[in-house]
Amino acid sequence: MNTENLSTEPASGSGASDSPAETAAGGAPAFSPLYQQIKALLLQSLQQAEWKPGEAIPSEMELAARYRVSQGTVRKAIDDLAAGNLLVRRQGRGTFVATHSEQHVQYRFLRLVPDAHTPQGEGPAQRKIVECRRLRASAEVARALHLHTGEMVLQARRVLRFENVPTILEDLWLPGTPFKGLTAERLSDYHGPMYALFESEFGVRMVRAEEKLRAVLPDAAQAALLAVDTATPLLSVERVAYTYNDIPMEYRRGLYRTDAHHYRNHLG
Amino acid sequence: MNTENLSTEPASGSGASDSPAETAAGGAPAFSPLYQQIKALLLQSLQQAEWKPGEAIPSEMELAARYRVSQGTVRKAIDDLAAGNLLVRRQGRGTFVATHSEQHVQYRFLRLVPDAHTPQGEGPAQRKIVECRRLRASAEVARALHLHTGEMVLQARRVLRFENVPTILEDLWLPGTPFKGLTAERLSDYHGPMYALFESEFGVRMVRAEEKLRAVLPDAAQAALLAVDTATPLLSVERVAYTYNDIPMEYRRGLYRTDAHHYRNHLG
DNA sequence: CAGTGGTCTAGACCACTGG
DNA sequence: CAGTGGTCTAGACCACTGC
Repeated sequence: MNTENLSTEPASGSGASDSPAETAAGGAPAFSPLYQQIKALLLQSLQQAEWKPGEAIPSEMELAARYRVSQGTVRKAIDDLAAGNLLVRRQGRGTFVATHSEQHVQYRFLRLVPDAHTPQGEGPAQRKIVECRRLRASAEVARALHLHTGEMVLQARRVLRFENVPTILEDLWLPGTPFKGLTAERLSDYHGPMYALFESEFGVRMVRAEEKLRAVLPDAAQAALLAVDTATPLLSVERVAYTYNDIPMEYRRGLYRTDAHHYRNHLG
Repeated sequence: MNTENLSTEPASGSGASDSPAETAAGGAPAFSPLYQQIKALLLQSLQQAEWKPGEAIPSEMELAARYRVSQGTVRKAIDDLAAGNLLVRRQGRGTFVATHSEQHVQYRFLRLVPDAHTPQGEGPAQRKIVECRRLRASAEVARALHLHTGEMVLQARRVLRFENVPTILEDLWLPGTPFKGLTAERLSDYHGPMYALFESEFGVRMVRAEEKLRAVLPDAAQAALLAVDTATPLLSVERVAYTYNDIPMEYRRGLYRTDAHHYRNHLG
């Protein structure tokens, strides 16, 4: 095959020679398979919103032609992205950009489930924004979001009720710049997952998240919002959510009541 | 190619016709790709300990010859199993049966990590078996282990200390039959992950697990063993661990102190 | 029926490991 | 250097979807 031009730009006079993809330093050769390069190009297109969440990307044959590689190579690149939940393959229909809306699983990142799995699961959550304002990032928030202390962030607090029982209290912080224009009303009025709103209104797609769990006791205000006393142990869930390229876009601190729900996790 | 004999048994007079792999009922055709069948055969060999944990399985070419398929098909089957952490591929060396011993990550299923990631992580845990006896399964334990109430199970309780601080209190139940001969001494004397002991001594390899997390308060006995008071919130981790073919082989209830550690989880 | 992803093959070549 | 897994290709055919 050819190790030539794979960038979106016209070929930069190849002909020269040398093995593919050297690191800048005189270090190891750092061999990079073709399909990884294709994967990076696809990632770039996703990031630049060439294809938007929910839309179909070009067929494997088209992509193979565009990048001048075989279908199998494109296929492997797409397999990788599909494994990471960035793309969704649907036989006979095409390959689609994953989205937080229109997914029959409402909350993709929420692991809290009712203890006794009621027949049809559980009714939808009732959400209520308790607070929403712009302020300057504390050191802790700045660290989580890779900002500088004092940069503008948007903070919101909300309560989620299941079967009319307040179950989750969440404080969340968003970087001010990408979420310019987000208001309490917009958050309150939107029906559907919050991440779907971020996707459609701000072009910010959450791809993965890291959570840190602890058992804690609530302070008086938190206890009141969850209708428990301050001696009730709660599950503290600290989350940083990332977009493409590991850029943090949300810091969230949740308090979960676990008297009728539990956090489900799978170890593989 | 041929859709003939792939079982370990001689071919059952083929010749007839019809599309491959019908469900017993007159339902859907239930098409099963070749690589899935190969995967099932490999799984069977793993289950029957034809290749033991840590050992290499035959090369892709050998397996392709054995099953009369192309290398690519074997490859895809192995890819699947490697994705599920049942096999480990090592370029240039071979493909190995995954194991809980000799893995530089000591506890593969333990998600508790120190808050401030100390430079070299953390020293090894000190383990102490507090209790170990055989008894009849309660309804709860029986349900978790797919046994009948009253069947013999082995119960153990242990405390794990990190940097000499008691941090984890675990109660665990094992089905009596597969773990015949397991004693408190054996558990106490063994150095290394408990699942490695199960593997080498009883041929029971834990493949995956489901956990349910809650925030709880300890009773007096639990609090004493963890050196906290009964008002200290603790993370309750209920785990069922499975061998091949989704057979439950361990039920475990852990209480984690989260004052200096947290449970780390990744959402993808 | 055309178009998409999914499977399977055969063969070439590359990168890595160990003796 | 031989053997292993890893990449890449080209082509055939299959299963599924929608029109």
